[in-house]
Amino acid sequence: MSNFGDLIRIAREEKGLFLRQVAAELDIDQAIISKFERNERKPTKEQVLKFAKFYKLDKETLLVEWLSDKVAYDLQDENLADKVLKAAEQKIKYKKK
Amino acid sequence: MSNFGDLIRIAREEKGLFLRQVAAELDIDQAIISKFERNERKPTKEQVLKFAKFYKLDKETLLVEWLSDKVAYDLQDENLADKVLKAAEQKIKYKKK
DNA sequence: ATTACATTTGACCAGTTTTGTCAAAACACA
DNA sequence: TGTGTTTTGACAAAACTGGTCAAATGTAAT
Repeated sequence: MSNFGDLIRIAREEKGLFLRQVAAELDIDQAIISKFERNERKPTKEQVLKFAKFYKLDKETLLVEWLSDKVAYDLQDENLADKVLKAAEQKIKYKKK
Repeated sequence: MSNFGDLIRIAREEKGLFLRQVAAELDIDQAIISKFERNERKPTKEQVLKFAKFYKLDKETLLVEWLSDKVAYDLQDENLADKVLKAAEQKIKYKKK
């Protein structure tokens, strides 16, 4: 199962870059990027988009990864997760109409 | 489409109680309960359980309502909502293994 | 073992968001 | 108008986020 951190770590390694370099490019502290890559901290939406652009990753893919990490985290110790997701789906559909 | 606020407002009205009374019982400011009922503020999990107990509502039902409100709110302006929910579902399943 | 460099960790601060408290305003209705 | 209920908004306290930095740890070569 993939997650946001893995995606950006793999992208960085494929390009052979150091945290220091990415940090300089994106103007984000390297300690924070390290934490993002290990899923210890969640980036802001802005930051997600910065990563997508810099690593030339599909924006939507990265956003979905990021948001779903967050949702899964919120529901992690809820055995009601299935019901919650179904209910949320209905609510979102309803709002759209 | 139901939501947390409606459920507790209906429960209160069915029992013919005033906000003041519920506030005293649950030790929650009545202004806050008014906001919960109008979905203007989100309660904590503790508070959700207090309501379930006091109104004798099914705990699970109320928790699902509350959590799904939250998830739907988080995804409200994301047109990726469907994809996000599916991805989150996978992640939760995966974690359970 | 020491050096050189990369990554991770943790303490700290600042800014934001959330939560609770309260009183005044708005509402309902006899 | 008078009485009681609900809603609103301003405010403060508490909790949470996000960023900065330096020290600690890890890694590989010499």
